[in-house]
Order: sequence, then C-alpha cells, then structure tokens
Amino acid sequence: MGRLQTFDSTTVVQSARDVFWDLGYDGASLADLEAATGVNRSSLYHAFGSKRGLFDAAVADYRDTVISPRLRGLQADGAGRRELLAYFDELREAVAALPLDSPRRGCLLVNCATGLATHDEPAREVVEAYRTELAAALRNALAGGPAENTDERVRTLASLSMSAMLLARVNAAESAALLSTAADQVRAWFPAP
Amino acid sequence: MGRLQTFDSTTVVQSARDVFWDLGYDGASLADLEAATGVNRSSLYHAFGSKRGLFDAAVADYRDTVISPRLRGLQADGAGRRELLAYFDELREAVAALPLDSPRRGCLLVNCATGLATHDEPAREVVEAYRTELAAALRNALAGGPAENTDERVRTLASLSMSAMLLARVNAAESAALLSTAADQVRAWFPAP
DNA sequence: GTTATAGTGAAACGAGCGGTACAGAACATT
DNA sequence: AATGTTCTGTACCGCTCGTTTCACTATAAC
Repeated sequence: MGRLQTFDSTTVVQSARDVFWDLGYDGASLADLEAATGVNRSSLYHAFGSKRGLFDAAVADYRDTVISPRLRGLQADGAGRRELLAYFDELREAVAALPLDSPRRGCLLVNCATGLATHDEPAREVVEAYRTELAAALRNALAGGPAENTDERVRTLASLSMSAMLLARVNAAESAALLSTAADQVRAWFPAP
Repeated sequence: MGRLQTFDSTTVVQSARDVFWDLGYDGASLADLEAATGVNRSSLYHAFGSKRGLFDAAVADYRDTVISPRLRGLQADGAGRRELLAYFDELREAVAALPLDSPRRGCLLVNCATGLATHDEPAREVVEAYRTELAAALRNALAGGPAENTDERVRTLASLSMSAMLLARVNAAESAALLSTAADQVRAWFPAP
C-alpha cells in the first residue's frame, strides 16, 4: 500500500559503493551520493536511514559482488596451485586494466583500514573479518601443496595482496608487480603439474 | 625587530604530527591542532600559512625523526642479515609495545596512501618516494647476501613492512606476526654467520 | 621613550556538512 | 472515486570546517 519506490535499490547501492570506494566514507558527501545515484537525499534517508546505513549497504554489496567472486576459487574443495595463480593473475589484470586517469580505487576495505576502521569498532571488525577470510582462503588453496611453512606462506601471500591493493592508489605498476611476485612464489612452492 | 615567537616550532610540529598521524589529514580539525599544540590558530597560520602547510611540516618531521632513523641501518654500506633482522625486530617491538587502548597509528605515510594521496598529486609523490626509499634500503641490505631473486625478495619484504603498518591499525598481533614472518624469510635466505 | 614591526587572542566569516520538516505526488486498497 | 499510506523534492536546520580580520601585546631598533 502507498507509493512505490521509483529507483532500484541494488543499482543505487552500487553507485554509492563506487563513490565510497573512490572518496572514502568521510570524503563522500551527501551531494556526491545524490549526484552518483540520481536519488534525492530524502529518498536515500527514507531507504537507508543515514549516510552510515547507506555505507553499510555499500560494504555488504562490495563483499557480495567484488570480494566473494574473487575468493570463490581459493575456497573451493581441492583448490591449489591453479586457483592461486588464477587469483593473483586476475587481480593483477584488474589493477593494470585501470586507465591511468581513472580513479585508482584499490580495495574498499583496505581503504577503510587506515580511515574509518581506526576509530570505529564496527568498521574495524569488518576489515578484520575480510583479512581473516582472505587468509583462510589462501590457506585452503595452499593446503593442496607441500605442507611446509604454511603460516609463513599464508602471511606472505596475504601481505602481497593487501599491499598491492594499498599501492593501487599510488603506483599501479608496482601494485601489479607485487601480484606477479605472489604468483612467482606460488610457482616456486608448488611443483608444476 | 618585532615581537618574538613564544612557542618552539619543532615541538609544535611534532604535536601536530601526532594528531595527523592518529586522525589523518581530513580528520584532524584546527580545534584538534590548537588543543594538541597549545597554540592559537592565528599563530599557526602565521607560522605555517595553512592547515596544509602545517601538515607538510609534520610530514617532513616524520621523515626526519621516524623513518630515517629506522632505515639508516639498512642503508649503511655493508648492511646485511643483521641489519635486516634488527629492522624487522625493532619495528615489531614498536607495534607490539603500543598499549591496546592507545591510538593505533601505523605509519603516517601508509595512512596517507588511501587518503590524501589518492586525489592529491603532491601527497601521492611523497608516499611513492617513501616506498622507493624503503625498497632501495631493503635492496641495499639484501645485496650483502646471495644474489638470487633479489627483486622478488625486495618486494616481499617491502610488502610485509607496508601491510604490517596497514594492519597496525586493525590487528596489532597480526601486524607483529607479519614482521616476524619477514625476519624468518631473511633468516632462510641468509646463511647464519 | 618612541616608533616600527611582528606575534597573539578572540571573534567572526562564508561554505559545506549530515540530517530533517513538510507539502505534494503516486500508488494500493476499499 | 475516495482514502490511507508511502515515496519524493524543496528548502532549510544547526553545526563544524578552514580561513580571515582586527585590535592588542610584546619586542627590537633608534
């Protein structure tokens, strides 16, 4: 009963997600979000309650549509060398494919790690959950190979992933090089089939 | 001729540096900076021109008093295994020594990488220069050991350093673990003397 | 002691922020 | 068609931001 919502929530959340991704939580103003979504702030507040509510929806969408697809291969039963190489190669291509004048966005959650997450406990937990999930996925795929120095290797690969996302916003070429290095490590640890 | 400045510029810059370190450039307000330095904004503007001018002075101080001392050992002629282990051990102790309720600050420049540096070219260059200097210092120290996979090893150690600084603000224990991992890598690559 | 110069403090500036009030528009139900 | 409910656009709220103004104070030079 009553008037129907005239916009599609999913597309609005994704537009907002890209603004937060590019500008950060504090850097994104309501005016920016209105412009990117094409939706008036009164409608945004009606649907999401607050700027923070919209941000939380954007983060949830980011996990579902960006992170999960990337980690799925690593998380599968029997994942191993091939899935690790695919993960780092695809991530490297994504970083390298960005035109130089486009927003260098990196990872929304890595960007949060030095921003919101430092003085906001819920945000900190989301970032930490992401790190844990990444480490678990890498560990799962590494379990298919030689059982040497597993903790150390998980940390090295997670570290290369995260710092590549950090550097994506500063030096895209070096970011890609870090991901190539990760792939090289995987090749050195895993015997080629 | 004229009235003399009543505050010490160095201590004021360092107080401001700590505020920027903790809160970030955008997150630090003039009121915060006045409170931390004990200096009125009109005096800050007289001495530094703008908030950005004070920030630039804070970054310069950070390089001089925080980064340079840490990298000095790695940069010395003849640096090698011992200097690498000292670097990672000292950094790990610094991360672990922070009381849990104190500001988890990480690295001022790493914090900038996902903030200012993404839409401000001068800031981006400062962060990139720091990364270059870190890589060069690690390379110098690695040159004292076996000449295998040097590029890869430089990237791995730089990556562990940077992601440890990133995680210092999210999970101090894991941050310290990354730095231990780096030290383990050094031990594995370098024959013990 | 007078004067020119420079640092300091209080107050206020305009701009932009996140958030809200309210009237009107659009729909489901009756 | 009438009614009740929900969504939307405008216009505005109070607040905080970085910055500036200006009167006042303190010092160096003469």
